Amino acid sequence: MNAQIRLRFAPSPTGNPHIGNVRTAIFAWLFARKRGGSFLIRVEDTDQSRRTEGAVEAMLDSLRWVGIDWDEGPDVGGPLAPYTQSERLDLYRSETRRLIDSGRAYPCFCSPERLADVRRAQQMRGDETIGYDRHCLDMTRAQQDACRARGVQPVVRFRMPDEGVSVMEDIVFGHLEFENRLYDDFVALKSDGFPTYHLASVVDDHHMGISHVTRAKEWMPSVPRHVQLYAALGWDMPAFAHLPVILAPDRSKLSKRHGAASVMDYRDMGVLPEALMNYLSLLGWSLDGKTEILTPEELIAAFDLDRVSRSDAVFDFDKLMWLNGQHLRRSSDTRLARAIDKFWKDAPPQFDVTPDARAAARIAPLVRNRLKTLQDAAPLVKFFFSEDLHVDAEQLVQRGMDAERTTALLQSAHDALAQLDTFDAESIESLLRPLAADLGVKVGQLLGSLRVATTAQKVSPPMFESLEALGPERTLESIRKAIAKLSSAAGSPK
RNA sequence: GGCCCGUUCGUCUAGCGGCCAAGGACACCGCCCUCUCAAGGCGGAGAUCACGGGUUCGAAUCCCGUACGGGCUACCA
Repeated sequence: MNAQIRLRFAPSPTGNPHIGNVRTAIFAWLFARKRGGSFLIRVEDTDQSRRTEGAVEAMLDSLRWVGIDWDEGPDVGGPLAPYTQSERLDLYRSETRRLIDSGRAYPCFCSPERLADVRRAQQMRGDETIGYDRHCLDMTRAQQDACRARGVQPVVRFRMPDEGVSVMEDIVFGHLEFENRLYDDFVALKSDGFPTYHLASVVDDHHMGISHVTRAKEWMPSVPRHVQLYAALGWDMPAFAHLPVILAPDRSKLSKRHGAASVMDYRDMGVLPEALMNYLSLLGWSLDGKTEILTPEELIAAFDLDRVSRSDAVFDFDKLMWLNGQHLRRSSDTRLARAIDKFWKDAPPQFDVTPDARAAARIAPLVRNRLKTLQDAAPLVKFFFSEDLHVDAEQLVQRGMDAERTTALLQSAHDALAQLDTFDAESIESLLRPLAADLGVKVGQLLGSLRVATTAQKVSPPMFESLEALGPERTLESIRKAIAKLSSAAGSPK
């Protein structure tokens, strides 16, 4: 393992695991794995008011499902535990102390109201910069103590330089440069003793030995804050890669109202985890503009942060569906059977007979080319799990046929099929094709009637294979029932 | 308002000064294959590379400006 390479995914547990979050995690994970480094998860729960029950577990479940694993994290621990920021408050406090002692940070007792007033006044005046006015910067020790005595809990602000520029060479965006004077003294430690994102992420990334920071590009404007924080703390900066965002088709931020936005929605839809990972990896990254279908292993081998795109990408549901179909088709029979079995166990389809693993294995080869998602399997093979088919007599009669000829046709097929020694697709085919010719009907007419007779569906997997799956007994019985249905229908007025 | 980022077919993208009168993929259309539905194969339509100036023998590719879109400007991340 390459000890130098360490990446982290740092979700804040504020809601359901969003597709965009997971894409960010995938990029970090792919890069860490590609370079033989470590990947860890750190929970950024520094906003008490936004904590959501169960959000961490949901996040971890989503990551696990999509195929991501981690070497260190809140659930598995690790040498640098804890991996949850709310449990690392002492660390942030002591680093803040260092900042204050070196004159790079100071307590601020301003009330939210005063802050709002200052901002409002700046806006009215049309000031170039809007931000904190350093009201508390030069407070004496005595003044500070007086405030504390009044019960005012201060925040700690980081002192930004008045001049100079903060520079970063971003892996995906290249040279980034910001004027320090445009930035105000931001809050590093909140009055409740929790750090802000800026302080916490810098402190943790350093103490956790993070070599490459990957994060959404909306953090780019905060770069100078982080650059200055690293400098003030006397630390080297990790490499940074800001990532473009995933958008909804209307180019707004992706959310529930655009349909499935959480990873689990796709699982429930019957999307394969490797297909989701593949699709998400292609949003903002490409190998060569030609290769699109990649397994997780291939993604790891091919991925690199320097090929990440700079512009945002619109989520294309249709393409995900297509890609899922590709992965489904490339799965081995056993893999596909297991996926279908699992999917049906989690969400049992409306069948007479409860499908088991054997049955799933039986039908998997029949449906593989007909699936976009695992959901698509059930309607195609409903007949296989039915005890009583509801055959529509009218549908039995194919184009250019009538009830009488159809009856004869089915009877011939039945009798011929009954004579078969080996009831497999190949034998059935070499029996039925000549039979159609002998009977003077098209193969399509014969198979069409047989299809309705044995599946009660107008659309089904290929007949020969379907009959083999059904077996001789069920096949012959269905045909007999269909013939009976046909004669009774003929006897009754329409 | 200020700062920052982005802009190649409807969408995802290739392209990193000449190989591009722009390639691949999804979606769309047509044909072929075919027992239905698919899958697959072949082909088509679809981008004056946001716009305007430069630089250069030569620009989608470099520079400047404009427009449009987005982000940040919180004791949220």
